[in-house]
Amino acid sequence: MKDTGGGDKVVSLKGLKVACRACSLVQLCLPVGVSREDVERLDAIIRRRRPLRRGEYLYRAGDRFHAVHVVRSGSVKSCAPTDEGHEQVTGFHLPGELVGLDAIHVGEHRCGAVALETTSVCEVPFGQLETLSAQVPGLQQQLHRLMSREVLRDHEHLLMLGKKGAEERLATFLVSVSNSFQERGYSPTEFRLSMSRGDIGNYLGLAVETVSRLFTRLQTLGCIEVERKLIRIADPERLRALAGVRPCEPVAQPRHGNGS
Amino acid sequence: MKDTGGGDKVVSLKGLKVACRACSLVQLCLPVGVSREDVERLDAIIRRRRPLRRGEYLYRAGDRFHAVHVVRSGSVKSCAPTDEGHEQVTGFHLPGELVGLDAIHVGEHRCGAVALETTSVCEVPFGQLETLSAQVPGLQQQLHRLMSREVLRDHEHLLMLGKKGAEERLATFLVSVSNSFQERGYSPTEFRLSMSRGDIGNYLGLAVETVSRLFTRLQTLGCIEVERKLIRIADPERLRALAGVRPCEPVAQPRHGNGS
DNA sequence: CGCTGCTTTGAACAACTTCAACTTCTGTGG
DNA sequence: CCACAGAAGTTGAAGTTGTTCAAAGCAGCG
Repeated sequence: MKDTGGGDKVVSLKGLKVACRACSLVQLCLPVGVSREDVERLDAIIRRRRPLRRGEYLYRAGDRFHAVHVVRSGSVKSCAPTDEGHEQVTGFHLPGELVGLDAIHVGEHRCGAVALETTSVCEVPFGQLETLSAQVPGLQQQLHRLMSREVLRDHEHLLMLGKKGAEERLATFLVSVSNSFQERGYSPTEFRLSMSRGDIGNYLGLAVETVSRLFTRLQTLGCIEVERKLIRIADPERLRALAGVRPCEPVAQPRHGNGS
Repeated sequence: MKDTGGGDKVVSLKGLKVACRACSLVQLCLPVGVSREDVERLDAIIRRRRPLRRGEYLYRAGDRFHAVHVVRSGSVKSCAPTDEGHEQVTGFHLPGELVGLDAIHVGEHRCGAVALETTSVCEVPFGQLETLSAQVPGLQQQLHRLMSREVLRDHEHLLMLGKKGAEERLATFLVSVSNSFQERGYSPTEFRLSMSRGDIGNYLGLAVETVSRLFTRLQTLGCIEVERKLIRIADPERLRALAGVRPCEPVAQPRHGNGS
């Protein structure tokens, strides 16, 4: 029914109207393990929103929860507000990731989500997603895997804040970003950080100044090359070592197949 | 000795064989919002395990994941191992709580779970739970809510480790424990902590010595009375204030944060 | 061109950790 | 029942690590 192949009648909408099956993220997103026909059904409930510009909120803490969002392009941070007006950045989200999963419990967002750059997202009404996932076992499983992954990540983050020193934290962060880019088919050794030093510091539980100093220190050590937001990882092994990861095991493997 | 009803033949199993409908935790656990008949179906897939003694593992990091567990009585901690052999306590779990949700993603436990005292749990084979929850909307929703709550809690924990000072952390911890006990119908002002100071310190990202000093300081301040593992909260308001919570709102209330 | 906001750098300071010694509790076996 | 050993908890003093404060350097933008 949909025409993704030839006729570009409405050029301006093409960017928004990519069907799930035509989306480059099918491998990371909800459709994993879902049959072609069922992806169409999923497709039918998804709403594509207009792209957000840097700094715009996807939703704010306190907003009623009605849908989960998937980052399609760009990137997003989520922040949990403190009572005192501070914020904790709880995560950065790259294309293919679900955001807003913490809101299901109370039916209201407890974290805000902000675009770090021009970003487009898919909106998936959660009630409909639940209904559909009850009918499509593969979708149900993938939804559960993604929710579980969120928990898993938070635990890794917790471990970082609870047990690691400053240098170890930044190194871990960079390794993890590098892995994320690799998963998405980009260079794992050269990338642009969309978030500010402030965001990184907040995420890592460090002062901005500390983050800045660490960047220069890692550069001095020859692990990385920094130019503003551009990062080149010069010595991945070394960086991994600083991150406190044993040489053999990558930091966070998303796949379940393994050979140990 | 409770008598659950009619003809139970094997007395020694009676303690283990409390049906969901007769369980005091129905209000907190999976059956929330599930009809009487459907609870029976849930009941049918649940396996009650023999009680664990203090220090016994429910499962270990690396174990294959096949079921989620619900704490029925006692308490459990989960710990994420570091590569260096350290551990981060990621949570304490009281009756009615699901443990093992982080394992769904990779099909393998990444955290271990240890009984903090004599503890009994229900084992819910996850495959069957998924199948059933596809047929019982209420169950599906509750499962999602519980998974989401896990995320939410981790975010609060993250905020604590990222933004709060030592005193604030311990105060927050105590307030949260107090709330948990209250939810379960116990006294919110007088309770026994089943975990060691070491566990608390680990959980809060603090050294044992710091935790110990803080307990004495809070006692000196008149907020609490400490006697070994027994805690009496003498001044709940004060404690809440130290935890960094505004007087009017209990520890986890919706708030409209403002962007910065 | 001169804002404004982000980043970097230096120096003093504070918070928490580490080390070390000591006390109290718990459980075990004589 | 008591004694003893090991674990857990407490307390003090010294030591680190990262924070805070202050100021200067840079990029983007109207």
